[in-house]
Amino acid sequence: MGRVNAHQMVETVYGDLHRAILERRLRPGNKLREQALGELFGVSRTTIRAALQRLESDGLVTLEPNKGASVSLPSVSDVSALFHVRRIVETGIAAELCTGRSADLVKRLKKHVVEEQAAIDAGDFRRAIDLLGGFHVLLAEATGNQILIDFFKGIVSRTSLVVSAFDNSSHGGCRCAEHSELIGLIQARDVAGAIACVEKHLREIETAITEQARRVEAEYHPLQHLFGEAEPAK
Amino acid sequence: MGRVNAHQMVETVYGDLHRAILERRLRPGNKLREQALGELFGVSRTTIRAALQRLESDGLVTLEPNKGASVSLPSVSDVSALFHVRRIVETGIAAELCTGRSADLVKRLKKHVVEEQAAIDAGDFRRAIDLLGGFHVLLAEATGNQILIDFFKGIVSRTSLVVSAFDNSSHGGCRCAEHSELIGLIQARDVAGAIACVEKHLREIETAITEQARRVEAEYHPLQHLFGEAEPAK
DNA sequence: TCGTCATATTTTGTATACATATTTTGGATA
DNA sequence: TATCCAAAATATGTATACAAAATATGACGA
Repeated sequence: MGRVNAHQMVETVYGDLHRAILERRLRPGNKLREQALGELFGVSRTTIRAALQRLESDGLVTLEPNKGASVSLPSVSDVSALFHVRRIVETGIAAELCTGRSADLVKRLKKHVVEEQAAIDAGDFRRAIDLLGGFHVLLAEATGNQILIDFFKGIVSRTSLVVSAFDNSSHGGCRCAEHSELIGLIQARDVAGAIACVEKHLREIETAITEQARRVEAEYHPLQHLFGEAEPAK
Repeated sequence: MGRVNAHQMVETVYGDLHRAILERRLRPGNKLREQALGELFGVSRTTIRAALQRLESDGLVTLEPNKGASVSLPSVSDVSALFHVRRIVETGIAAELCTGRSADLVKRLKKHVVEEQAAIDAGDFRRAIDLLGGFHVLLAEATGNQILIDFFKGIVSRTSLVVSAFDNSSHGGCRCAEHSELIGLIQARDVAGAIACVEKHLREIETAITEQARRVEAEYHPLQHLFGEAEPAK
């Protein structure tokens, strides 16, 4: 156990790097050098490159020709683009969930919110961040559409990256109470209300992140430049 | 000129294969062997593998461990998943386009429809298929959101692949008149009407494809199996 | 004839090698 | 001291080499 089948090393490297980026051990802008990563994971550059290419298609890593890979450094305009997409897609999801039979869906969502609140109350912010983001993923998963789920997970990951870039401590502005509100509207099959709730919720999160980002772009970026890059990983 | 920078061979291979799949020169199920493709393009397997990985992330190619790559072979359930996503996303896009200032957008869309009709009248079906699909991409592009555009182009490509798998001759069921209808609704800023129009339009296309697919799954699949695969490409 | 199994061939998975591009470094010059 | 340039060091781009898995081939026996 623990030893993965040697034929999935790319998966291992990809998964570890993905986690490292979302857990903010690898920060936006960090260079990802192939040889260093290869030595770290005990594999060749070939394997590392395959993993980096997958991360690029996720939007988490940027590959510049002849310059190599680095953790994507989102701009403020990326934030607005991400939330623009999220509004379009998540309102669509919410509308659909209102019309479908929401038998145990509502139950699952409520249980999730309870966990969110518990994590917040316990001061476990890492877990709270995961759960608050996870609520949105749960909505996408409720559609049962794998294409949508994959896309949406990618978008949520990129949102995490943005938070990682601009917001050093907060929970990303996602508020637990509004999740409860949405559940009520889904339960009441109030399509227009659910759409409005999602719109409002996402705009609030975007505003929180954007305000933080403005501050950071004004103050922090030059510092980041001065400090240069940190260690690759782990 | 003509000679690409040697540092973009992956791009060339990727683009050529992408085109070959969408133009149905490579059919769903065709195996894509690395060495054969390498000799064809005059590059090493390394380059081919990178291109195949990108195509996999697009959903156009399926990679099975230790078995290699093949053009994705969509199932009937893939069709419903694709159109499910398209309904969610395209209704969201249509709603947004109704609220925004549609100054020259409407003009561009109308021009596009004129071209569609011209291609149909001229009996140029290849061009007609491209334009009919292109209309939907044009809608996504009108949002100006690159994330959404990329995702949507991917979805449209996969829709083409589905048509390629199940429908040998038709234009995929996309009807030009309904495009005009939608433009009118956008112009009138009729959000509810535009959403309904998009829903109806997509459901009609889906039905057309699904019916064809059912026939093909019953009759044609066994044949496809018997014949096995064709030549890799070009 | 059909099924089975060992062997040969093909194909993929990964490491390594070498060519090319970029970045760094150190010194020469103004 | 500051700037620029050449050479060294480093990193990526791509080809090749070799190991491991999958597939095809064919002989053998029931």
